[in-house]
Amino acid sequence: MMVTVDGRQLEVPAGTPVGQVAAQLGLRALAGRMGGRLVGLDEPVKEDTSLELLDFCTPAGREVYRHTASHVLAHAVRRLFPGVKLAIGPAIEDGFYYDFEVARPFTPEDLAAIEQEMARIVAEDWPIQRQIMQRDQAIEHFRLADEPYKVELIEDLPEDVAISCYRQGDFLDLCAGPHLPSTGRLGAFKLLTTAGAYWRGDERCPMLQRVYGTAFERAEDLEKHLFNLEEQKRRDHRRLGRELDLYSMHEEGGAGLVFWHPRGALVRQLIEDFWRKVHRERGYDILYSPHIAKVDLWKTSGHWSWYKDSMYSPVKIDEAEYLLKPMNCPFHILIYQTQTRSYRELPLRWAELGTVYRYERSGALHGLLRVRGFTQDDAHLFCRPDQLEDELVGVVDLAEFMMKTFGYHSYDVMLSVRDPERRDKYIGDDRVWEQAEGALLGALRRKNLDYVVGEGEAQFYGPKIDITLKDSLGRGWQGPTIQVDFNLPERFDLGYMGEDGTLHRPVMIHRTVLGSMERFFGGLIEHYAGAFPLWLAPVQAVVIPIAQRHAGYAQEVLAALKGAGIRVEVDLRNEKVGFKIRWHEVQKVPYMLVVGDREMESQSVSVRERGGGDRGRLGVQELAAELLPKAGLPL
RNA sequence: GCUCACAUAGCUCAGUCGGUAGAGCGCGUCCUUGGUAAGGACGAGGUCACCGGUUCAAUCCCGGUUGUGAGCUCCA
Repeated sequence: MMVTVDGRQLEVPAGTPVGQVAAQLGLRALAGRMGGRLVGLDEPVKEDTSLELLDFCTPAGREVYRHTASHVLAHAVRRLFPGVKLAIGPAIEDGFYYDFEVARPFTPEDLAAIEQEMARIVAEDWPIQRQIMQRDQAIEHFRLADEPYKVELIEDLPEDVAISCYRQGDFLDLCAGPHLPSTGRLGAFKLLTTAGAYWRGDERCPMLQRVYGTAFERAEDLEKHLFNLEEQKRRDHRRLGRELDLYSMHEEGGAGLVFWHPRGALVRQLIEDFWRKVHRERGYDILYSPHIAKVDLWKTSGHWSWYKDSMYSPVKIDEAEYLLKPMNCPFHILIYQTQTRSYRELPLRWAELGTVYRYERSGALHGLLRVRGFTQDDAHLFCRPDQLEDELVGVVDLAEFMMKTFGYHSYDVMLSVRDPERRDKYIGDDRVWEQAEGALLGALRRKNLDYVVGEGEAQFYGPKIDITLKDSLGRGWQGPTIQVDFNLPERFDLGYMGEDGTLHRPVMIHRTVLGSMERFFGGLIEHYAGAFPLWLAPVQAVVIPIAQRHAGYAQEVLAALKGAGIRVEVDLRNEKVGFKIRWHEVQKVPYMLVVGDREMESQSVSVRERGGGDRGRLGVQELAAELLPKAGLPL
C-alpha cells in the first residue's frame, strides 16, 4: 500500500497500523487523519491513502488526547461511585469534561480521590480498543448496564451508522473516537471544577454533575496552563475594580446595576470623550433620548413580542403603559420621522450613548460583563440602498480605528448570512438580501479583512458582521457588531423622497463599536491588567515628597503639571518613600515623581515609571513636554 | 431561571462540635523626617447578609429571601 505523509511516500504492507507508519517515519503521533477521516493509531492501512499524523501541537491531536482523559475520568468515577450513570464526555477548548448522574454532587475531596484513581488507571496502562456493535446489540448492552443516557444517544444516531465503543479494561463507553492506544499514554492531567449541567444543555432535562479537567502531554505545559488560569484571576476586573476603586455593585442597589466611582467614571469619561470626538469627525450627529417611553413603540418595532421576557415590566402613567427602554432604535426612528427626508440628506449617521435596561436572568449576571443596566455606544445609519456598502466600509473603518486605539490589535471577523435552505425564516425579498450581503462582503473585501461566513447566523431582519476582539491573554471578547436592517424601516414605514419624486424605503444600519460602556470597561481592565495607558489612567502621575520639608516644593510641582494639563496628585502622607512607591505601584499609577533636597535645588523631579526603576532627574517643564503628547486623547 | 457552593470589620480571611468573635491590610492619633515595592506604637471599627423556625441559649442547626461565585454552547 502506498501511504503519503506530508508529501513523503511510503510503501507498507496492507493492514499496517497508523502508529507503525508513524514509527517508521520517526514521527510522534497521537492519532491520524487518513483520507480525511480521524483515526486512532491502531487503525490499519487498507488502501493507498494520504495520512496526516496528529501530535499534541495540532487541535485534533489535543482533542483525541483529552477525550481519552475524559474516558479515564469516567472510568475512575465508575470505580469509585457504583451506580453512577454516564452521559457525555467530550474534549473542549482547554481540556475536557464528563457529565454524570450521581446520587449527590461531587465535593472537592471527591475530586482529589477521582484524580488519584485516574492516576491508578493510567499506571495500569489499559489498552484502549475500538469495538463495533450492531445497533440493537449496543442498545441491549447499555440497557443491561443501566446506562439510560447512552441508550438515548444510540437511539438518536442515524439508523445506518455503525455504533462504535471503546474498551479499556472493564470499562466500555459509547464513543465515536478515536482514542490514544492505551491509558498509560496520558501524561499530566488535573481536575479543575465541578458544576451542574443539564442533560443536552436543556433546562427541562435533568441536572447532571459535570467534572471539568485539563490534560497535557508534559507536566510543564500543565503548569503553564494553571499559571495562566491564575493570571486570569489576577486580572479579574471584579477584583481590580475594587482594588483600584473604579466601581462597585450593591446588594442594596440591585443585581446587575453598576455604581461608577470617581476613578472609574473618569476613565469612562475619557473613553466617551474620545468616542464623541471620533464620531463627530466621521460625520455622525449625536443624539439624546429618554429612558422611558410608551410600550407601543416596542410593539411596532416587533421587539415586544420577541424580547418581552427580557424587558422590565411596564409602568402605568396616566392610563398608558411605559417601558424602561431596552434599546434605542425606535427613538432614533421617531427623530427621523419628524421631517420628510430627501435623498440628498442621506446618509444620516446618528449616534447615542444610550442607557438601556434589560432583564437578564439572575444566573447570567457577571461583574461588568453581563449587567441589567448599561450604556450602549449605539448608532443608526439611515441610508439609500446604493450607499450601503460605502457606509459599511465607514463603520468597519471606524471600528478598526477605535479597537486599535484601545490596544486591541487582533480580532476575528464573522459575516453572518442567511441559511440558504431556510429563506422563509427571514423577512425582506431576495434581491434586497443579496444586495445587503453583497454590501457587507464588499466592505470586508475593501477593508481587506479575513472573515469566516456564518451561514444561518443572520438576524431575521438582516445580515451582520460580528467582530471578536483578542485581549492580551488571547481571550476573545465580543466587539463591534454591524447589522443591516430592512425590518424597522418597513414597520415604521420610513421613507425618503428620491430624485424621481417618489418615496423610497431607506436601509438602516445598527452598529455598536464598544458594545456597552460597562462591558467594554470590564474587558479593558482585564486587557491592561488595570495598568491603563497614560491617556486613560485616572491618575497619570503622583508627586512623592521624601520628607515634610519637601511638601511645599511638591505642591509647586503639582500645580505646574496640573497647569500643563496632566492628571496629577501629591502624596503628602507621613510615610517613607518605599511605602509610597509600593502604594502607587499597586494602584498602577504610570508616573511617580520623587522630590527631595536634590530636586528642590535643581527645580526637577526624579522620575519613576510604573513597573520600572528610578529613571533619574528631569526638569518639570521637560517632563511635561515628554508626557503631554501621550497624555491627551489619542487624536 | 436551574444545580451546587458561599455570605463574619471598608478589604482578604480565620473562628465558634450552639454559650453574642479574631488576624493582616486599610482607617485615625502619636513617634519617626525617612531617597525608589510595606518604619514603629496605640486606637476606633462587627445586629457574624436579611426574615422566620428549633432551642434555656443561634453567627453556628433547619426553612425562606436577597446577593455573590462556578456551570448550564462547544455534539456518543
